[in-house]
Amino acid sequence: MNDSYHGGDPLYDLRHSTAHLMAQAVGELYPGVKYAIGPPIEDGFYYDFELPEPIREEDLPRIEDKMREIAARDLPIVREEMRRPEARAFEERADQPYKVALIDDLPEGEVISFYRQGDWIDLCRGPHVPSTGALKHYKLLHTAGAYWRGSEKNRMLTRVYGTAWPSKAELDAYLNRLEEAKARDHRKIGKELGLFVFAPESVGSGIPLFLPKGEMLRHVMESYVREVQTRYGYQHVWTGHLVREDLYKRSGHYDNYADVMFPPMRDEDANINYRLKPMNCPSHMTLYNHSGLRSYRDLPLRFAEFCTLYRYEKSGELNGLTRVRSLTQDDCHIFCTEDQIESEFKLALALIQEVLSRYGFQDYRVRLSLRGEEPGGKYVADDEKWSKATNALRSALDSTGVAYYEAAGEAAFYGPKADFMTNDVLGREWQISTIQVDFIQPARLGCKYIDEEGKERTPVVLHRAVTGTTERFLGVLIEHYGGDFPFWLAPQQIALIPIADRHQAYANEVCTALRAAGFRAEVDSRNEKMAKRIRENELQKVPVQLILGDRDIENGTVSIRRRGAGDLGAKSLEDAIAYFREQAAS
RNA sequence: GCCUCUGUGGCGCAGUGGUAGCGCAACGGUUUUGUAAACCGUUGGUCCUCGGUUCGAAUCCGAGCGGAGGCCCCA
Repeated sequence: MNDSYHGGDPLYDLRHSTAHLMAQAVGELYPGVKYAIGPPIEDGFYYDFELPEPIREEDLPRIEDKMREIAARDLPIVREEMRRPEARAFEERADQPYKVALIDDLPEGEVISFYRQGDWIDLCRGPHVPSTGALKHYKLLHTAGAYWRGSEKNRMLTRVYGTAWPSKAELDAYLNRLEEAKARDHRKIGKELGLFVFAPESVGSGIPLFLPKGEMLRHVMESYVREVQTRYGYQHVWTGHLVREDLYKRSGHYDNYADVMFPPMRDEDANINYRLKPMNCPSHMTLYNHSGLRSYRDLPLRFAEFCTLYRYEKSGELNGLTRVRSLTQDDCHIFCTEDQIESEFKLALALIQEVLSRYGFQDYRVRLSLRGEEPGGKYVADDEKWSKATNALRSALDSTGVAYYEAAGEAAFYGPKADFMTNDVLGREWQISTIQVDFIQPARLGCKYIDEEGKERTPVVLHRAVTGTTERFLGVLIEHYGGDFPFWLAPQQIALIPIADRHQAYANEVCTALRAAGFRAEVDSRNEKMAKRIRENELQKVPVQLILGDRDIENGTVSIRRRGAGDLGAKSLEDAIAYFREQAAS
C-alpha cells in the first residue's frame, strides 16, 4: 500500500488513524512541526515530518506515551469539508507548506476533506475510525530519513514507522514475527554457519567473500539450475568479465546504465576502453552474431550463463547478500521469432515453477511491468513494438492462468517484463525470477535470422533469470530456511562422530565410502566429548550425524541421527546410503 | 549519495573522564567418552582511524572509514 490508498479496509483505516494519532502527539511534543504525508502501509503506517529538531529512536516511547494520553481523551474523529481556496488558505495560515503543495496537487473539485480530533486537524481523504479511543494496540518501531515526494532533489524529512493491530494478540504476534526475522537475518546466519564474510578491504563491503561452505552452497545451487536448464533445452555459454565499451554504446546501455557501470579501464595503445560487464545481454547477442548465420530452423536458441557481473551501486544501497557490487546472474537470452514468444514464455514459466518449488517456495505472483504513461523518457520509443511485446506477455500470462498485476512505469528501457514475486516462510515478499521481452537490443546490435521465405529478420530476445542472482537468492534462501537447509542443498550433509579415538579409522573408512557415493561428509575428530560434538553439529545445522562406536564396528553399522527427527538407530552402510539418496531426492 | 543510529580481543557482550574485563573460540595439558556444552591452565585488545578538549579520553567534540534501519535506486 502507498499514499494512493483510498480507504475502506478496516485494518488500513485503523493504521491510518493511528498515523494521525502519532502526528497529533508529535505536534504536541514538537511545536512548529510541519506535516507531510502519513499513509497506512503493509503491517503498519508511517508519517513524514519536518521537525525543528530530529526525533531519535529513544524519543519514541515518549511519543507513544503522548499517543496513549490522547487516545484516552477518546476524541471523536470528525470529517470536515472546505472549499479548495479556503482549504489552501487554512493550511497557509497554519504554516503547513507540504499540505499546501498536496492541495495544489489534488484533482479539480470543489470540496476538500479534513479530519479533526480535538483541536488537531489534518488534510485527509479518510476514512478513519470513529474516535481516538478505538486506537489501543500499536507500537512505534523506528525512524528513518525520507525525501519529500520520494525525490532525492527534495528536502529529507523524518519518517516515523509504526505498527497497529486490532488486538493485543495480533500486535504481539507481529512483534514476534519481527524478532524471528531478525534471528533469521542472513548476515547473522552467514557468520554463524561460516558461509561468507564481508571484509573492509572489499570496497565498501559490496563484495562478499565466500568461505568453503558458502561456496559449496553456490556450487550446488548453480549445478542444480544448470541441470534443469540443460533438461529444458538451454545451452550454456561463457563470455567473460571484460567488454569493450563501444558495445554498450551500440546496445543503448551506455546511455541508460552508465551510472551503475564501474569506470572504464583504458588501453592507451589500442585506444580502447573496457568495462567490467554489468549485464550479459550485449555479449550474448555478439556471440549470436558471430557464430554463423542463423535460420528460423535454429530458433529458439537459448544461451545461458552463470557469470559474475559488476555494478557500481551507491554505498547506501548495499545490503548483505541482497544488494552487492559483484553479482552472479543465472542469466539466459532466448533468441526466437515473434510467434515463439508465447511458447517460450510458457517454457520459462514451467522451468521457474519447477525450480521455485524445489526450493520450497510454494506460490508466486507475477508483476507485469509496463512502460509509463509519458512517451519518451528512459524508454526507447517505438510504440508498435512496445504494444506488440506487451500483448505477447499478457497473452502468455492469460493462457497459463498465473495471477498477475500490471505496474506502469516499471519496465526496462528496452521492453516490458514479468517479475516473479514469492513469499518466504515469514510471509515477506521477494522478487526472484524475471522474464523480459526485448524488441530493441537485437535490432540495435544487428541480430538476424533467415525466415522461411529466405528474408532477413530480427529475432526477438527474451531475457530470463530463474533465481535472479546467486548472491541475493542465497540470502533469501538462508532466511527462508533459517540456515536449516534441506539435505540436498546443505553444504555439509553428514557429520561423522567417532565416539573415541579407537573409532577414528572406522569413521574415516565410512566417510570415504560416503564421499564415493557422492555425499558431502566430514569426520569430526576433535578431542571433545561426543555430546559436545553432536551439539555443535546440530548448531551448525548439519542434516545428518553418524555416531560411530564399538557396537557399530562390531556389527558393521552406522548410527544415524537425523536433524529434526533425532536418533534413527543403527543401519548397515548400504541401507544408510539408500536412506541418504532418498533424503537428497526430497 | 542522503537522513538517523552505531563501531571495545576471532565471535557475542560489560565497562560514561583516572591508561580495559566476562563468556565462547583458539592454544597447552588431563580425559577416551553411545545421542545437545568434561576439567585445569595459557595466549590474545595502540577500545575503527586521524585531529581536538582535558592534568588525564574507550568514555566528551569534529572529520574520515566501516556497519545498521530507511529514502532514492535495484537482481
